[in-house]
Amino acid sequence: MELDSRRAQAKREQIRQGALAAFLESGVSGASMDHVAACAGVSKQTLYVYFRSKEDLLVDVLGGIVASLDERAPLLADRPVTDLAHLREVLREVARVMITHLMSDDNLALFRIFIAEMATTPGLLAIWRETVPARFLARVEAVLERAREAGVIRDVDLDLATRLFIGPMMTFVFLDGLARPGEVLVPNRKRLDEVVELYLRAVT
Amino acid sequence: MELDSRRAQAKREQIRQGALAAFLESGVSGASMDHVAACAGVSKQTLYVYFRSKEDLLVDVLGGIVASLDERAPLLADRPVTDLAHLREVLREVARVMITHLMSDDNLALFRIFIAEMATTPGLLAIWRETVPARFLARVEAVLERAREAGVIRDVDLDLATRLFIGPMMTFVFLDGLARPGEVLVPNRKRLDEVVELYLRAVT
DNA sequence: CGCGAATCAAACTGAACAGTTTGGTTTGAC
DNA sequence: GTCAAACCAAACTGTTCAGTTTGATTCGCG
Repeated sequence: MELDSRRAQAKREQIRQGALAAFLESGVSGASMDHVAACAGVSKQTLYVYFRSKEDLLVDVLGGIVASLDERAPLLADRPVTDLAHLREVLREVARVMITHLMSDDNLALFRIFIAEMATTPGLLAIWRETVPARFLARVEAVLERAREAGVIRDVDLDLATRLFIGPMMTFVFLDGLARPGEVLVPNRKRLDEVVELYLRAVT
Repeated sequence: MELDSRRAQAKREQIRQGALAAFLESGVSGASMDHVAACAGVSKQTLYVYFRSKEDLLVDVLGGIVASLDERAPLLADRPVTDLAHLREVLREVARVMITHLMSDDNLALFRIFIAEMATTPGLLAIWRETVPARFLARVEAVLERAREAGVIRDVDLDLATRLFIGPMMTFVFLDGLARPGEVLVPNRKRLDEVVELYLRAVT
C-alpha cells in the first residue's frame, strides 16, 4: 500500500474527521471502532490499515486539532500595545475569542476528552503540555511583556499576570461550561469587558 | 436484611472507602467491580447488596466526599475583614488552603473523575453544580461582600471579583496539576502571596 | 447451643468491544 | 481488458467486565 499518495492522505483525513465526530459525540470509550468506521464512511479494516490502534488514532486526531488551533488564533504578535487603549482593546478581543471559541460544545467535549484520557494516554499528555502552557499562555504573556516594556503596565511578574488574566476565563469554561452540557451560559461582551477593566486595575 | 442497623452502616462505609480508593487509583472505568470489592475487603456480592449498580456507588461515594469537604473548609464566615490587613490575611490563607488541598494527588484524580463522568452520569452533574459554584464560590463571595460593606474593597461586581480571585488558583490546578500527574509542581507561599497582592490591587 | 441473617468465594451469563481474518468487490493505471 | 492495490462487509476471536446465581460459611443474638 502506498500510504503517501494523494489518495491515501485523503483517506487518512477522512478517517480523522469521522473519528473526531464520533469521539465528540460519545466520548472516547463510548465510541466503538465500529462506530468510528461508520462515522468516517469507511470499513473497520481500513481504519486499521491507516492507524495501528484506537489510541494511535486518538492521539493523531487530537494532535491535529490542537495544531490547527494555532492558525485560528488571533495574531497577537502584530498588535500594538504601546498605550493603555491599545492594550485594553487587545485584551478585550482575546477574552472574546477565548470565550466564544473555548465554550463551544465541541471544545468543551475536547476538554473533557483531554482531561479524562491524559492520565492514561501519554501521547495526549505531551500534546497538552506542548500546547496549552507553551503556546497559548506564552502568547498572552508575550503581549503583556511588550506592554510592560512600553511602560503601559507595571513591573509585575509576567507569569502571574498571565494567570490572573486567563484565570477568570477558565472559571467560565470549567465551572460553567463543563457543568452544563448542552445549556452553556456564555458570558456576554459587557461582562467580559468588566473583567478586563478589573484586570487592568491590577496590572497598571 | 436490616440495612439500617449500625453494622450495616459500617459495611456501607467500608465499601465506600474501598470504592474511593479503587476509583482514585485506576479511574472509574479502569476499576472493575471485582477490584472495588477487593479494595473494600468485601465480596462482590455484598457490593450489590448495598449498592444497586456501579453508577449508584460512584454517585454515593463522590457525593459523600464533596459533602465532607464542607467540614474541612476553613471557617470563612467567622473571619473579620474590616480592614485591608485582615482581608489580605484571609485571602492568603484561602489561597494556601485551596492550593495545598486541591492540588493533592487525590483531589486531582477526583477532578479528573468528575469532569470525565459528569457528561454521562447525571447524578454527578447535580453534585458538582450544588457544590463547586453554590458552596465554594459563594463562600469566597461572601467574604468579599463583607469586605465591600466595610469599605475595604471597591464597589465591584462580586461575582467577577470572585472569579478573578479563584481564576489564578484554577490555572495552577488545571494547567499545572492535571497535566503532570505524579510530578505536580505546587506554587509556594511567596508566589501565592504575590497573587493575592496583585488581586488586591484590582479590587481596592 | 441453635437459628436466621449476613457474608463469602467462585463459577457463570451475557453483552460489549478491540483487533483479526476471510473472501469478495471496486478502482485506476497501463 | 487486465491486474494489483485498495477497499468493503461480515463473521470471528479473545478478553474484559457488570451483574447474577449457587451453595457453603460465619456471625450475633436469644
